[in-house]
Amino acid sequence: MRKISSTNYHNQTFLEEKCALNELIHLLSKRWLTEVLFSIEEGNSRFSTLKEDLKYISDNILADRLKLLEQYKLIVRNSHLGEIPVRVEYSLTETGLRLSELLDGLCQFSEKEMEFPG
Amino acid sequence: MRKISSTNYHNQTFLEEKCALNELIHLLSKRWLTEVLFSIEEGNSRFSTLKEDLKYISDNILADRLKLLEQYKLIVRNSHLGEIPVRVEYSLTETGLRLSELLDGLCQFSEKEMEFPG
DNA sequence: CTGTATCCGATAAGATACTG
DNA sequence: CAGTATCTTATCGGATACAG
Repeated sequence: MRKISSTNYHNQTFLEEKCALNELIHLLSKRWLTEVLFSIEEGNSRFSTLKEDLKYISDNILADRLKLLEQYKLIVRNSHLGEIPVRVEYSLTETGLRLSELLDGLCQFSEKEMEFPG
Repeated sequence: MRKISSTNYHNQTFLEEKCALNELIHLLSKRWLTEVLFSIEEGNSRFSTLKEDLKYISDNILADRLKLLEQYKLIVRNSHLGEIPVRVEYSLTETGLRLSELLDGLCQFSEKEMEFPG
C-alpha cells in the first residue's frame, strides 16, 4: 500500500504518467525480477526449479516476483489442480518474450559499452 | 556507504556480478534519472534549465543525478571558469546517446505493448 | 510443494538550510 | 548560479514462522 505522503507519491505518479517507461523501470528494478524472467525464458517453469536456479532467492521474494510478473501479464500461471501435490507451471506471454528480448539488448550494451565506476 | 549486512548486500553483489544489466537497471531505477538523461538529450544543458524542464525535481536530487550520470560516463560536465557567475554545461557522451536510444525503444514498448495493472 | 503473514534493518527520496 | 549538508520519512529486501 503506497502512502499519499505529498511529494514522494506525487512525483512518482507524475513520472509514471509522463512516460510508461518509468513504471516499467520501477518494476524491473525490483531485485531478482529480471532474473526470474530470464530463468523462465530458459525453460524453468516451476517454483522449485526456479528457486534452485536462482540459488540465493528466498521463498517470499520469488512468490512476490511471480505474482508481479503475472499481474503485468508477462507470464502466465498454469495450475494442474487434479494432481497431488498441486503442480504449478509458469511460462512467458508474447509480451514477456518481447520484453526479455529488449532486455537482452540492454544487457549486451551494459556489458560491452558501459563503464561502471568503483 | 553500503553496509555489509549479510544477505542483502551479498545478493545485490551476486546479481550485479552475474550480469551488468542488474547494475544498469539499479542506476536507471533512481527516480528522475532517465528524465534528466532525456532532458539533456533534448538540448537542456544547464542546471537551471534542467530544473525548469523537470519542474518537480529538487536541487539535491538533480545534483545527485548529474553526478551519477557523470560518474557512469553518460554525460560530460563542462565548466566555463572564466565567467562570472560560473557557467556549467552538460552534454551526452556517445555511450549516453546510445543508452538513450535503447531506452527510447523500451519506452515505445512500454507504451504500446505493456498493460499496467491498477 | 507452493506459497502467506509479520516484523525489522537498510536504502532512497525529499525538506530545509546553507555555501563559494 | 550551481550546488552541499543534515535530517525525516517511505519503501524494499530478507528472516522467520506458518498454511493449504
